[in-house]
Amino acid sequence: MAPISPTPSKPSLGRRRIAIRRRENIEERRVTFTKRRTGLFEKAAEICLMCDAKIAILTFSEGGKDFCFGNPDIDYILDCYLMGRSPAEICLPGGCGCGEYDHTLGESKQLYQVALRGLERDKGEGKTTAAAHMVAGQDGGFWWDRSVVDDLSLEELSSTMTPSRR
Amino acid sequence: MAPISPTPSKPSLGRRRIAIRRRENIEERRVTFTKRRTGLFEKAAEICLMCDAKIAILTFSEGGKDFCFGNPDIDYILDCYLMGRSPAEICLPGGCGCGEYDHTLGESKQLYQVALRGLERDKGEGKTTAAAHMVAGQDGGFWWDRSVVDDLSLEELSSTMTPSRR
DNA sequence: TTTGCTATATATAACTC
DNA sequence: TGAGTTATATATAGCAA
Repeated sequence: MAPISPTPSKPSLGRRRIAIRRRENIEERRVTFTKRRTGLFEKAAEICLMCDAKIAILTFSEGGKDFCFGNPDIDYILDCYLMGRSPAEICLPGGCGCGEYDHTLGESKQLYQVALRGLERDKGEGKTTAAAHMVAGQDGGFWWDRSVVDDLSLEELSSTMTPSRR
Repeated sequence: MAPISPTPSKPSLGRRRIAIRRRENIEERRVTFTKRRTGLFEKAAEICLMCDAKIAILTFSEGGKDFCFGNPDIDYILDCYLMGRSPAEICLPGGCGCGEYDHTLGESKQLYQVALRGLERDKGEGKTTAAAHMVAGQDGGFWWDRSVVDDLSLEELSSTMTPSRR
């Protein structure tokens, strides 16, 4: 019913179909990343709410900046994954459910780094326990074998976006 | 143009608006979770492709089953997050970029569990290094302080869906 | 940078097989 | 059970401020 556009060179306003492939223009890449990442987090939040699900999302932009999402808590989800346990299994004695999760115990990132320190120390002392062997025995070289991890602050490293943002 | 439906009791076929809140019917919860999780992973894959981004998604269903997504590799992304490094920083000497990532070194889950074993062993020997203290000193009780982790198989624990599925 | 605006492409709720 | 179908709700590409 609308009159035919007199300027067909402009495909009309509004969303246009694009191919799902790498956007060569860096400016477009950045804008698309920002917009779609927002949409992704919002969708994840909806799934958590509607379906009693637990979701963590870690994204790294092209430039290496990280944007993360976690419900109920990103480190809680990571612990579940890293320990190979379901959320129902990970609860403090006497407590149960995600609401009871003690963050002071489960900061997976902190724990991870601390644990690595222990491994490195063992290596330095020439220990060869079965546990240490599994990793240290690969070839003797660790790309993470630096002493930087000590000084890292959790706050600096993670940005957790809660779905209540919506 | 279409004739008015003679049975207005049925709101018509097709998608209907629903409120974004917990779906009380368990069957609906499960179906919604499956469908929207699929959509979430597909969107993530598109973002990775279009924007040179790196994304990991960990989901746990209501029943505690995990469904995960990772591009280029879930453990690679987790390593980046857990170590507090950007993807550009994590590369083997001489190599660079996600294509060069050596999975035998970076299996974060395996490493995590191994490292935890080392911590527990230190605890048993009564060591009090600075590293061990940060975790063990909290209150003396570890909810993960069990000896189950040794026997876990990586294959059993993770299901990684690659975006090439599309 | 972020934010808002269309108009349209796409995701998906309820249904069927 | 999962894999389509349909019609509509929602996300978002390109533009502008």
